[in-house]
Amino acid sequence: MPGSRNWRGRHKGYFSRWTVPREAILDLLKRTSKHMSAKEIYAALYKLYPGIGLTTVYRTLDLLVRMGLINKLIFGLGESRYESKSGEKKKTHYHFVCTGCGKIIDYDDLVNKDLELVKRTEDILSKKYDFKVLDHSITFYGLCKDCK
Amino acid sequence: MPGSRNWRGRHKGYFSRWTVPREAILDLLKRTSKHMSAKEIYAALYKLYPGIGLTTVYRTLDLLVRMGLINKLIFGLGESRYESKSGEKKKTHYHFVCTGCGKIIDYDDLVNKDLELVKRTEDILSKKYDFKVLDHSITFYGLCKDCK
DNA sequence: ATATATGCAAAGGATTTGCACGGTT
DNA sequence: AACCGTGCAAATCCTTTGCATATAT
Repeated sequence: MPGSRNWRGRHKGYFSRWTVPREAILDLLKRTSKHMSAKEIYAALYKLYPGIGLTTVYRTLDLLVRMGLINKLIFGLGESRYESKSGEKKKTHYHFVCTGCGKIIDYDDLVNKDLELVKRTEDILSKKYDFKVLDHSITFYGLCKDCK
Repeated sequence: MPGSRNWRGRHKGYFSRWTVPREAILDLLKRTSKHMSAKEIYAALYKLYPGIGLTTVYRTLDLLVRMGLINKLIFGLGESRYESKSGEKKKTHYHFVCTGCGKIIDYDDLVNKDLELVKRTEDILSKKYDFKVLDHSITFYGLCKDCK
């Protein structure tokens, strides 16, 4: 597990057993640079663990999201996609989604400036509306060069 | 239709008849300050037009999105929601979504200052990746004061 | 008259849930 | 033994599609 022995203690309350499917799913997401759907994860793992079920994939992804280890990306083009917060793509980044072909492009060019916006907005939201901001999403939609 | 006689000419290509359900749905969205789901729109219109079908609502919403008259909001908590770009809520704004109760709050406090940053981001990214940006989405997730 | 819009019912697709089994602690 | 995690199948929920009818131009 992520960079620490004793990690189970830190995640007490989320689960009681760190099982093979859980390790495999997190590991897969950490190794890939893609944004994978539940079905894609299922298909990839099925080769190694032919006994795995899609339900377990969904339940594990939900667990990992709650544990804060992965992000769930909802682009509105069919299924949700998931990405690890550590490993391959640890840097903060945002997404371009091509509504033509579904392609997703990561970008981190302006993240620092964006983050100012985010931070400022979070402050206002919490002060003015008494909200506890837990997450945010910035996504651009359009057409990639092949779909224009 | 929105602020111009002869609007139909401007929308040639999208439809050939501006019908009662279409007018009613756009009008409803223009008058409300809420973010309505297809079902909610259907329920509201059913009182006036008991013959209306949910399918028509979905198809009309899709049409209005393509025409650029309304926004489709995908927060990942069940159904999509829709808001008019003119009328009640014409100002550019973003959303805070409470993952506890599904409540959505609009905010526009920093929009003018930040719009510039968003625009610059669009410019840079579209040049760098040859991507035609059509839309963007900035959403914050968290817990409202009742759900904290 | 002719093309378009509509409603209904059925289909579709993603995700969740009920339940019994099996492995851990 | 008690509990938790899993897989399967069924159920759900939102949305889309096929098709026959109704309607606008």
